Formats: sequence, C-alpha cells, structure tokens
Amino acid sequence: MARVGLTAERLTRAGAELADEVGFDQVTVSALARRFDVKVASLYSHVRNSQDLKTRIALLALAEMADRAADALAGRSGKEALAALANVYRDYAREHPGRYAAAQLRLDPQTAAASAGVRHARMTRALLRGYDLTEPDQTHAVRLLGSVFHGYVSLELGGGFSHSAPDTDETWVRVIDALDTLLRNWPPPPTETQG
Amino acid sequence: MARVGLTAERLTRAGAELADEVGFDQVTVSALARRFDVKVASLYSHVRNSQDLKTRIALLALAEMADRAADALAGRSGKEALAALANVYRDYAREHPGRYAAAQLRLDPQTAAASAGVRHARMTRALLRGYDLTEPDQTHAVRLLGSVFHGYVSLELGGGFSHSAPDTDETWVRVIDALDTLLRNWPPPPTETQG
DNA sequence: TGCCCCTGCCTAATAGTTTTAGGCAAATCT
DNA sequence: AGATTTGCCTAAAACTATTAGGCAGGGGCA
Repeated sequence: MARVGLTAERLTRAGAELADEVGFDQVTVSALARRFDVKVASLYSHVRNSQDLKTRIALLALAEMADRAADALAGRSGKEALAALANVYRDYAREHPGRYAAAQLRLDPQTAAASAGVRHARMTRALLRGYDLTEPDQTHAVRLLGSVFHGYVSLELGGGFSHSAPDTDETWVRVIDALDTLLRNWPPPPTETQG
Repeated sequence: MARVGLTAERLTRAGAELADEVGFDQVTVSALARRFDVKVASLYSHVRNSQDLKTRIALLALAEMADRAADALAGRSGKEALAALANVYRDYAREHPGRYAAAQLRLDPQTAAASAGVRHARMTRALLRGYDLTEPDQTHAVRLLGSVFHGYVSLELGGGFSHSAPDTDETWVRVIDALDTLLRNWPPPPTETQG
C-alpha cells in the first residue's frame, strides 16, 4: 500500500546523503529503508544487494567530482588549473565526507573502467599539458598528483593533521605551490648506474 | 572446558592476520572466535567489543610500522633516508594490507595521542633535518610526505594504478626522486599580494 | 593430596542486518 | 472494466554483536 516511489536513483541519492550524515560504512540497507519508512525487503527490487547499493553511491560520487572538476578546469591552465582541481577534491571531501569515502570503494575492473574514474585521469592528464613533460613522465606525474590529493584530503579528513599549528589551509596552498614548482622542474629520469 | 588461552594480545595478533587474509572490514568478533574454535561470547572477556578489537589491531599496525621505520632510518640521511622511509610504508602495506587498512582507522584523540602515530610524525621530522627547511615549512613538508606516502600506497593497493604502463615500481622511484628534488628546492612562502 | 576459589569459556537470550521467496494490492494498459 | 504488471509487504533463515549468568578446570593454600 501507499507506494513511495522507490527507484535505484532515489535510493542511491538518499544513500549518499545518509553517508554524509553518518559515515559511509554506516550506510546500510536497513537504515535506508527506515529513511523511506519502508520495509527492508522492498529495497531489493531496486538494488541487487548491499554491495550494489554501495557501488552505486561510489559511482555517483565519482561522477559528481568529475563534473565539478570539469567545471573547475574550464578556461584555466597551469598553476591556476592545478589549484582549481586540487580544491575540487578537497572541497568535495569536506562537503561530502561520506560520498568521498564511497568514492574510495574498491570497484571491480569492469565497473571501474565504466566509471567516471577514467574522466578524472583524463582531466589530470589534460592539466599536465600546461607543463612540459614527456609521455612516461606524464603518467608518473598523474599518479603523484592523485596520491597527493587523495592522501592529503583523507589524512585531513581523518584528523591526521588536527591540533597542530600551522593550520591546514596554509599547508594546502604551500603544497599546491610546491607541486607547481615540481612540475615546472621535473627531474629527468636517473641515468643507469653501473654496479 | 579445554581452555585455549585467549588473551587480548593473542586476539589482536590473530585479528591482524585475519585482516591481512580477508580484509580489515571483514574482521569480526565471530570470525575471530571461529579461528580459535571458541564461542563468540568468550572473546568478550578479553576485548570490550568489536570497536575495541579493531582499535587494538590499528595500534598494533601503527607500532609495527613505526618499528620498521626506526630501523630503516637508522644510519641514513637525505635521499637515502627518504627512500627508506617511503619503502617502509609501501612494503608494509603490500605485505600486510589488512593491517595497513587498520592503521587508517579513525582513533579518538586520546588514543591517537598515545599511539605510535606520534613516533611516525617525529621520524618524518627527523628525516627532514637532512634538508634545509625553516620551522613552519618543515610542518608543511611533513604533511606533504605523509600525504604522498599514504595516498600512493592506498591508491596502488586499491588498484587505482592498475593495468596501465609504466609499472608502479618505476613511478615509485620517480616520485621519491621528485620529492627529494622538491625538498632541496622548497619554494619560499609566496609574498603577500595586494588586491 | 585434597579443598577452595577465581577465572575462562560456555549456554542462553536479545537485538540488528542481510537476503530470499512468495503474496496482495495499486497502478497501468487495453 | 478487466487483465497484467509491478511495487511494497509478510515471513523466514542466516549471520553478527552484545549481555547475563553458569559450570568446571587449574592454581593457591593447607
């Protein structure tokens, strides 16, 4: 009786909100059913299972971040683009900690390949065109940037930088500055050393 | 009957092994009881609850990593020390993915302050004495290194770098190289710009 | 050696989550 | 309106977490 109008999309969005409120690992089929004031079994017509639900939330988060990144990069290049992209991730994580955690979910290769994850990689690569890197070095740099962004954001979010001066905003601008410097002066591959 | 000899320490170690085998979030009081061939309730005399168990595993992992780091840093400085420390985290994460995940557990401030986490921060700072950084910049650099190490390791572990050439070992040495270069040429704080 | 007591592991019970199977009624189509 | 689809429900089984209380094994003591 009284159909609520559940769909996979509504469940995913509500799940994302729930994640931001109580943490991604607290997102449970039961909790979501409560939120819709509906019996638990009803959700299983729309999502295959708990894992499926979480995957959908992860994909939503990845897509949202990619959209923001695309917006942020439009019309920018060089350091400006670097800072804009960096801030996309950091801001998103602070506004949506649960979604950000969801985006870290390990996806199976098929799902990952079809996700917005590839857009992220492409955008980072596009950003690097503003610097002067040869092809293999570009990949190294993509990975470095991904590591710094993700590492910084997750440590900051996890409280790893708490209660220590100077504040994390200051560090953040200095880190971006440092990355910009580094990309401008990317060290050449070490020459073979003989044993 | 047949006392097995449970203690908090044995449970913690077994929990850590279990984490490495099946993943940290699959570490459950029930699974641990099964592993000791003991009823679930029996564990509750030794650990307060599931959260307590997980916290103990996290503390174990942090301590183990700090021990390895201390060993690795002994007698090294500069880039050699940087590479050694970086490899400690990466190697530990690859040998003990479950423990590494445990170490990411959010600890309450009290527990965190009493954990080996502070040793990690101290060692990173010690490493930076081999470079020429003023005090506030040292903190920024500590955070940057922590971000890169953690970010790289967790992305690599999560498959974020998979199936793309060049391989991740090569990127890793280039990233360390890049960090070394960066620390040698740390950009000065930007001068105030007027609006 | 025998007794006592403590502690360790047990049984029992409650509660929450996940998942499947099958039913009834509301919405939709003809 | 009648038929069909489909959305949400009840019921039930399995697993996890946690608490309360019981029994017996092993160490300490005479």
